[in-house]
Amino acid sequence: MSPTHTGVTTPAELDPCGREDHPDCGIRDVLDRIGDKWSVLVIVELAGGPRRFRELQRAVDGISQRMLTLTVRRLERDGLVLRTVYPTVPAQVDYRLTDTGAGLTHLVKALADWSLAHRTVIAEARHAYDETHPDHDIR
Amino acid sequence: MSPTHTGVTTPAELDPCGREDHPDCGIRDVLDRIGDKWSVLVIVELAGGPRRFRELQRAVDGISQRMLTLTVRRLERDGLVLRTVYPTVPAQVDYRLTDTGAGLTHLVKALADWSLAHRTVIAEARHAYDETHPDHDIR
DNA sequence: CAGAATCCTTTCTGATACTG
DNA sequence: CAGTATCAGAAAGGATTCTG
Repeated sequence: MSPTHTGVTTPAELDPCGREDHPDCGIRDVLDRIGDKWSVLVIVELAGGPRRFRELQRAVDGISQRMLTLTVRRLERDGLVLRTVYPTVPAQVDYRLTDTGAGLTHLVKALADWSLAHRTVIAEARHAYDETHPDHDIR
Repeated sequence: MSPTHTGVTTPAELDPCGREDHPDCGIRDVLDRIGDKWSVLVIVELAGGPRRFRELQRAVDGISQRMLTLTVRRLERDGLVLRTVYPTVPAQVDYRLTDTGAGLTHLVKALADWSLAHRTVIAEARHAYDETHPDHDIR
């Protein structure tokens, strides 16, 4: 067949958007939304129920106040999270997933499942690569 | 990506993900892998079959040579993509998904499906938000 | 063709200080 | 409590030049 052919089965002919000119397919939309450093972690936390700002910050380990604000604002803007302000003193705010946002948790779960299922094989691949390419620095 | 190295010396408060209601542990792994600007687009393109370097660059609109190199190297390192060098002159290289990488396309498809299914409702949410918060600049 | 190496600009993040 | 406003460092990405 070919010179250096290895045992890899031919990848399935699946086109995410069903189109031949394979545009963005809208995938970038989702990834721009959940692909950042914190969004998914916030969503996961909110999947456990409504949370207040400080609760979220304590739950999502390592997030700064600024990034939590930004993250939660974007999610709100996209209609994935509902922000409710109670006119108390001091102010009290809670965040919860909208139905749309809750639907996203299924995708997140799928990602987690895949990740866990392939964690070791990927780790091994990395290790093998790093051994084969000692000088090469990818990270 | 994230400087977070999972697995090594796990602090007690960080659950190394054995539980069902705390699925975020492995998610970052996947997102660090496909959450960047180009990886998914490359994967989608490779889902259509093996591609050479230039083919990929032409197919993935807007990607620079540098980023294509980096992207494809990382995918190779993670064992998602197989890189084959043919000893011709000039050099000829092709990339194809490994079985692991091909499995990822299912996730990508799920992402695309979800994205397309919620594209309008999210767009409307954004629009509504921008109208309600004219002064606010999120993105 | 398929990169590697540089340089430079943009974007992202975290730390800090301040407010209703 | 729940933010806003700045600012500086880090990281990502792009453009260009140069090989085997």
